[in-house]
Amino acid sequence: MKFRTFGWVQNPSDFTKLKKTVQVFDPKSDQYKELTNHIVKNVIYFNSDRKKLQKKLDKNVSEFTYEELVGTSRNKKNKAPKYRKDAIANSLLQVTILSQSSKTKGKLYTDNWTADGFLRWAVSLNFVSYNREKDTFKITELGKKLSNSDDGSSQEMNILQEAMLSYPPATRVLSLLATSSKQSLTKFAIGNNLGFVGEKGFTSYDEGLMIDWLKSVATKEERNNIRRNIEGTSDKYARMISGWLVKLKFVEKHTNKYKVGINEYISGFQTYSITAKGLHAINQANGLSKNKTKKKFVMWEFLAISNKQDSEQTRDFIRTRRAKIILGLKHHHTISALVNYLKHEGFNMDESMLNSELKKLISFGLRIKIVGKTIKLQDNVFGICIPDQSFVPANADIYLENMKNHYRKITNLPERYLELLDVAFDHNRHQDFEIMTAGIFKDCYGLSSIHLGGQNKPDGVIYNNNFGIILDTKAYEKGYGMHIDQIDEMCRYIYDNKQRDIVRQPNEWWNNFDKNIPKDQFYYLWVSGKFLKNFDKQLKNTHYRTNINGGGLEVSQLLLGADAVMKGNLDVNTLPNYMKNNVIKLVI
DNA sequence: TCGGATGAAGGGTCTGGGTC
DNA sequence: TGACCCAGACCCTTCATCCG
Repeated sequence: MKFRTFGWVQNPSDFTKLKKTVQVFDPKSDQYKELTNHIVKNVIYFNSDRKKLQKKLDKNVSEFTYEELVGTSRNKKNKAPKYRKDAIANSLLQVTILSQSSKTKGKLYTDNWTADGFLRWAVSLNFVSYNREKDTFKITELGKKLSNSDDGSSQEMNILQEAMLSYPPATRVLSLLATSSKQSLTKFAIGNNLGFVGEKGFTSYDEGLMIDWLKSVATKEERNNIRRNIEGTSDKYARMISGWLVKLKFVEKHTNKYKVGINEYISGFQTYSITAKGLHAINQANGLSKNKTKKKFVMWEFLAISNKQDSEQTRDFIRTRRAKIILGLKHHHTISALVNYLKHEGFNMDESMLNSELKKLISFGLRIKIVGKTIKLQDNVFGICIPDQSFVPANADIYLENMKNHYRKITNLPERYLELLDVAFDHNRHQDFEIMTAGIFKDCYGLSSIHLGGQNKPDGVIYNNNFGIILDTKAYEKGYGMHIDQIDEMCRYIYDNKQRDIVRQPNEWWNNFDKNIPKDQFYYLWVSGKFLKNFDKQLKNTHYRTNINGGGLEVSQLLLGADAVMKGNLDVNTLPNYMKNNVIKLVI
C-alpha cells in the first residue's frame, strides 16, 4: 500500500484555487463543467491521458486517483524532462490551477508539485477525503458546502475560517501570535516553534541571526537574496499559514525597516500579528466548555513527513507512534501511565523521549497541558486512522534517535539544536549547518554571532567585547580530515582581518566584529561533526602560517559547551583559553 | 514581494536479458 | 517455455531553497 503525506503544504495560497480544487470532485460545480467541456480537451497534452480523463468526466465520476489528480512530470516525448518547465499537463489538478506565467507566457497549467500541494491543502482542511486502500480522493460534506457557496460570500468565508480553526498548524500559529500579542512575529520566530521541531523537513532559522545577516550585507542585491532565498522549510510553512490567516482576517501583516546607520534604513522581514477577530476566534476555538471547543482534524498522514535519509518505514513508524500517543492521551493522564500504555502497544519510550514527543505534538498544534507528571490533552481530536500494519524503523534512525535522547537527558538544550547531530554529517545541508551553528553561539553561548556566507567571506563571525572568532563549518558524512585549500582559505580570512585592507578585500566582512576587540584577541574555529586524525595537521599548519590560535570543535562538544554555558558551568569569556590549535574539549 | 517554481535526491519500479 | 533473478535505466515523491 502507498502511504502519502498530508498536513504540510508548501505552495498553495489562493483560496479561489483551493475552491476550484474541491470543485473538481463535485460534478455539479462550474469547475467540473469547465473541465468537462473545455479544459481537458484543450490543455491535457497526450491523447491517451485526455481520453481517459474525459471519459471519467463525461460519466460525472467524483472520485479520482492520485495519478489522475496530480499526474507526473513528463515532457512531450513522454519522458521525465531534464527541465521541469518542459513538462506537459497530464492531470486534472495541473489544469485546474493556472500557472503564474499564464498571462505572460500563456501556460495554462501548473506542475505536479503544486498540484500535489493543492490536493494536500484540500485534504488537510477536510474538504476532500482520502481512501488509502484505493489511493483515491473524494469530496467531504464540508467540501460540498464550500463547493456550493457563492464566491466571495460571507458563507464561503465562514466555511474557510471554521476549517482553518480545525487545522492544528494554523491554530498553533494563531496561539503563538496570541501569546506574543504585544509584539508581531517574523516567519522565523513562528517557524522556530511550528511543527515537529528539530526533525528534517522542519528546519527553521534563528530570527536574530537572520536580521543581523540582513543588516550585515552591503548591497541591495545581497539583501534581496537573503529576503527571497533564505528560509527554512518551517519558516516557509509559517509564511504560508500566516498568509492564509491574513486572508481570513485573523492576522495582520506589517512591513518593517531596520536602522543600519545614522538616518539609514533598510527594509526588513515582514511580521505578523493577531487581529481582534483572530483573538476572539482562537479563544472560542479553545473554549473552556468541552462541547464548544473546536474539534481538531488530524490524520495519521500529518504526523511525520518523509525524511530523505530515513526510510519510509521510519516515517510511518513515527506516525503510528504519535497517533498512539494522541489516542493514549484520551485515557492516560500521567507520564508513567502513558509510557506503560505505549509499551503495551509495542512502543518502548522512556520519559524523556515521551516528553520530547509531547512537545512536538504541541508545536504541531495540539493543546497538551503538562503539569509535573500529569498530562492532559485539551483538544478533541478526530480523523486518525492507523494502518493495520507494523513498521520497522531503520537501524541508523534508531541510533540517531537514541543519541538525541541521550543529549536530551544530559542537557537542557532547545530541541532544534539537537538536529545538529544529524546535519553536521550531511553535506547536502551545509547551509543549514552554518546557520544553526551560528545560531547556537548566539542563542545558547550568549555571544554575538553573525552568519556571513557568500563569496570571500567566512561562514560567520562570533564575538563579544573581549574576543572575536572566525568561524568555518564543515559537514562531511564520514568526518573531516585535512584539506589544503581550506587551510589557504582560513589563512586568507585571518590576513583579511589582520590587514583590513579594502583593496585586498572590498567586502569588508571584518566590520561585523565589535570595534573594541583587542588586536591580539582574534581566533579561528572549524566546527564539524567529527574530525579525523590528520585534521590536527590542518590546525598546526594554520597556526604556523598565521601565528593565530584557534581550534576545531566537534558538534558533540559544541552542544555540551552550549549546555554548560547555559547552566553557568562554563564562562564564555574563557573560550580563548581553549584555542590551542587542537581539537577542543569544552566539557569532559 | 507573493505565490508558486525549480533542480535535485534517493528510494521505488520497470525492463530486458540471462539463468535455471 | 516459463519462472525467477539481477542490474541498470527510468520514474515518483518530496523537499529545500529559489525566483519571475
